[in-house]
Amino acid sequence: MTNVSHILRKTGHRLTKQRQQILRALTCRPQSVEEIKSALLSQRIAIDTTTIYRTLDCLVKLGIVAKTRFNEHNAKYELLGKTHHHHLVCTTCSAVKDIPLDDDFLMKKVKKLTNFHVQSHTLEFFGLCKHCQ
Amino acid sequence: MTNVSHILRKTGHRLTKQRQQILRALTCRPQSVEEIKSALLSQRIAIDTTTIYRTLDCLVKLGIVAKTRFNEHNAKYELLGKTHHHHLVCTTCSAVKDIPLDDDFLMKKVKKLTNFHVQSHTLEFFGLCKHCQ
DNA sequence: TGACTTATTGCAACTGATTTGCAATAATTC
DNA sequence: GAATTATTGCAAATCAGTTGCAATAAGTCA
Ligand SMILES: [Mn+2]
Ligand SMILES: [Mn+2]
Ligand SMILES: [Zn+2]
Ligand SMILES: [Zn+2]
Repeated sequence: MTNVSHILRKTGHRLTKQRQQILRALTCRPQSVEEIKSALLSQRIAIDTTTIYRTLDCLVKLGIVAKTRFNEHNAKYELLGKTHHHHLVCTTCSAVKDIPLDDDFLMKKVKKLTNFHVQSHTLEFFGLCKHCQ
Repeated sequence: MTNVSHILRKTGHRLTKQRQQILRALTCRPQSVEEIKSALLSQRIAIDTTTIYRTLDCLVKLGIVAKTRFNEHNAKYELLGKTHHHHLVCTTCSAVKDIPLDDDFLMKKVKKLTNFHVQSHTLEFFGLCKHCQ
């Protein structure tokens, strides 16, 4: 957190009340803008949707947050935690579960097979969660 | 192609002129609805956007087409070819390249680690293509 | 072939997600 | 505290995708 505020300052951004609160609302689980907004509202913190979008865009650019689209119409955002991980997305109830997977294997293979310079990747599994199957 | 028309008929769908042409426009490379529409237009085939959406939805449900979202605002659709593969997406020029990768390894690991019933997955690599690095 | 049934099309209107413009506000700098 | 300027909130705009509906055409069957 203090780390994040440092990054913000260093890049000429300001650590506003809103940004602090949005950062606090972020989790390692992907959330939509509306989910973040109502999570904040339930704590009586009202922040405009536009501000949430702009803050998230900013955090994505700084590499603090990841933006992902599971095959839904809206994007989801999650705090980039320490450990790299992937997701299990339930096609029935939309629940998302983190799953750590060692994918060095694949990354090396891509590097060997192509001349593409990989910067990041996403790996999502779609199916039925324990509850829905 | 004849195979596809068979699937359509068998499921109570009709093989319209529009569907045939949309199917012809589909490639193994993911394309947006607008891209499909202008590809058709360049052959003087004018099909309404709504029709393209509805046709693609239908083909996705029948397992003939895959819908994917790279971190863009719009979805992309590609014909499900014979071989399972993944994508290299250039973050500069947006070019998409297919890459075949054996991921049985990962699938088995997920099955072993969780009680999630995996139906499908997407694996996308983002970075710089040969031309853009 | 020709009538019949009903899936599909095209167009217009609509919804939901995200973006943009701008004046008011507040975080940093000095 | 005053000055500078990034950020906010609100309204309006844009963009992707969906829905309703009357007109059309694909498939069926006599
Ligand atoms: Mn996660
Ligand atoms: Mn492909
Ligand atoms: Zn579920
Ligand atoms: Zn490129």
